[in-house]
Amino acid sequence: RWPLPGARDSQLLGRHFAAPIRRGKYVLMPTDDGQVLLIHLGMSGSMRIHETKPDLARHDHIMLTVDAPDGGHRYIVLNDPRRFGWVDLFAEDDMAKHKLLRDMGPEPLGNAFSAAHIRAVFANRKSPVKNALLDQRLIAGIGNIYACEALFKAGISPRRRAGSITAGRAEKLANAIVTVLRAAIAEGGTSLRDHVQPGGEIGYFVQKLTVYGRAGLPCVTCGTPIRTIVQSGRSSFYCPVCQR
DNA sequence: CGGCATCCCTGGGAGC
DNA sequence: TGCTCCCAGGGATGCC
Repeated sequence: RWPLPGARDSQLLGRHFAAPIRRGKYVLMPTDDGQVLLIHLGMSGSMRIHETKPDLARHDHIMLTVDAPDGGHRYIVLNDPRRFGWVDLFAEDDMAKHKLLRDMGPEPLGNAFSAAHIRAVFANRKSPVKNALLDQRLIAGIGNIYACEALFKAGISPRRRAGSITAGRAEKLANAIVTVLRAAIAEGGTSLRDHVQPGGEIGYFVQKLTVYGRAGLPCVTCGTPIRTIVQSGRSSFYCPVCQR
């Protein structure tokens, strides 16, 4: 998405990667010499790991050739048709102050996430709760699909002001977020188009979506047609009866 | 600071 | 079949 002024492939040549970690929607790959390779897949990006050297295809931007423990090689390819994703390479010591990471909220599947956290960061906020869920500074890692699905599960209208979320609603919302994310991960993600797992498998959570992409179709709970509205430029899908 | 519109980019599907 | 238009999983940026 933007150039890497300081980064050269030679900075990674011969290095070993430690176990990669995920933070929000970022993949972080630390090296044995104190660097971190950061990757964000944007809307259309994917990373695939090939057993044999692949021919580079359209929109393949980066290929990492790595030695594998079995003595062979693996080829990690970053593909991103829309180029909304980005890559950075920086010193591990700078991670805490990294512009893209420093302000990120807690992991919804981590210990710091709770109904109390939701109440604290939503308090006095006038924006719709849907917008607040997409704000990575409040909670990390929730995207448009899972925001819609979690709000449906919690019975909360996406239009409700974030600041009006009571303790009871916060409890339902926290549980819904965790449940939806765990279920989606278990299904390998939501493959609307571009998403694939590293082995190339698609994700099947698309078959379990209750509101996202279902405008006009009956609510799975009450049969009322699912409604769609635009909030800060993103589509929200919800049941006007079940979600208040 | 909060909130909103705009922009980045390609490609698939709908409609004609 | 081919054209145009609209829309899409994200988020930085700039404006009020």
